[in-house]
Amino acid sequence: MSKRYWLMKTEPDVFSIDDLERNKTTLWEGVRNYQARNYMMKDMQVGDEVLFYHSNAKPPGLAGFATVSKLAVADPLQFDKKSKYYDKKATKEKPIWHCVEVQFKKKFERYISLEEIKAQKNLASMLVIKKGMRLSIQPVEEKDYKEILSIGLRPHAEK
DNA sequence: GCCAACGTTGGC
DNA sequence: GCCAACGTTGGC
Repeated sequence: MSKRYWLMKTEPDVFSIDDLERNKTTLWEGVRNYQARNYMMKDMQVGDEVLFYHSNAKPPGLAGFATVSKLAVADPLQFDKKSKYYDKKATKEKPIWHCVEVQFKKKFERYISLEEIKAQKNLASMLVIKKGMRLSIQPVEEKDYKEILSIGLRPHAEK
């Protein structure tokens, strides 16, 4: 299967691009939405590339990029009674929630705010700018991914 | 903190 | 299987 591109949202107060840079990899735990889960379970392949989105941030936007480093496994938090992501319907034999492992690639030279994405005509098809789009994991078109990277990796001086 | 836009739950 | 009530997301 050819490589796919994704956007994954996280609240930087909880887990930011700097946390990912420090940890190198992370299990993308805590997704409790079936559509987002299905993307991780069924569609994500090792090597797929991921835009790292800071939601509930000031301002919200894209902070860097990463890659899928492991296929989906059962999300351990669904078995953890103390976790807010605990799910009493899940069992080890029949886990409900799955998550991939994501590996840090690079923090953008230039943070790309949501406002800036909205202003770019050639990024108009990106799902993240659509009104009411709450899905925390979204597919991204290759052309949009490449465009975002070229903006994000451009040195400040070239502005 | 507000609230629109969704997703989920549960009564019927 | 409908749909009202409720919960959550996330920009503003």
